[in-house]
Amino acid sequence: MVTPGAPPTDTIRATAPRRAVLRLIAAHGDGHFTAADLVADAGHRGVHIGRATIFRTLDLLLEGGFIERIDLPDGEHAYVACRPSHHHHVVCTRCGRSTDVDDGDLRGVTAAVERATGYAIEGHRLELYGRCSACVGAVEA
Amino acid sequence: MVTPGAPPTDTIRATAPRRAVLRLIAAHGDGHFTAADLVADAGHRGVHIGRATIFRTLDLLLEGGFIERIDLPDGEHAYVACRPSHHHHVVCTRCGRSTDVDDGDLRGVTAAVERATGYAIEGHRLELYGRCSACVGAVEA
DNA sequence: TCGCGATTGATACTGAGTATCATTCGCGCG
DNA sequence: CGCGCGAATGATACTCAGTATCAATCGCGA
Repeated sequence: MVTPGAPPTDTIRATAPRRAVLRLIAAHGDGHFTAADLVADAGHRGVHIGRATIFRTLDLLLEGGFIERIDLPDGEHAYVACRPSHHHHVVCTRCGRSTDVDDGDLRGVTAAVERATGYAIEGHRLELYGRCSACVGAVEA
Repeated sequence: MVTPGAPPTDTIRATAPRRAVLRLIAAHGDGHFTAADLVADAGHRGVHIGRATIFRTLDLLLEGGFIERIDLPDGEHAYVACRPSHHHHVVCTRCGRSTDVDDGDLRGVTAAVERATGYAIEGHRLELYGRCSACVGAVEA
């Protein structure tokens, strides 16, 4: 899952392409986006960035915790910009906006599961889907 | 995400290839498997089934709730046989075994999130990763 | 300013999943 | 029990995400 091109990276440079990717990501605000979205965005804006570079930058940001990969209900892989600490996402099924939320009571849930199954839970992934406050009353197109 | 070949399906037939796929899935026991795994299994067993048929059968079972798609930590898509009701999975990071668990206190977590974010939660996806009772003490190879 | 090593992007490739379509098969009906 | 029709199959081709390669380029510290 690691895009090559920067094996035993020692220093990380601030390059123009990387800044461009950051800008593209910022343009998505709270919404989620896929690698393909960024490639398309770059095209539409006339910004010339190689596909590989976009993937590499994404990996870099992922590693640094500046973005996180989320799995949409249909199995698609998307990303959202977020703070670099453990948390989860609520993503709006209508507008795509996503908001960070923290573990909350999840600890209790995993504890119950450990007790019930005998597994030693080491990690988890929680994705919540729903309508954000702005889309709650909206009727589908 | 819907594999074609059976558009406005009226009746579902019990065919030999489908039974073969079921058998392949059963062979995985509690473990998870990918579509590619099944294709490979079929090959190894000398069972001749078309790739497309495997994907189609998988979709069918998915639709019927007999298997469920799970997302491994690395983003891979896998499937596990399971009962057709709402629940989640704990998957062992060592042996791949997976066990069904129910929502438990998750309801409380989502309620808290709704209160905190203003989202109307409609669905969720929860994947738990850890060591199953048999693998808890094991040292990695 | 110089040089080294990180970074880039063009290109090619892999592997998952989907589309197409002529052929075959399951199965309910007469 | 044999027919016929529509479901199902599988070979093939294709799309699309993500990865590998590598020569050329650029950032940045000395």
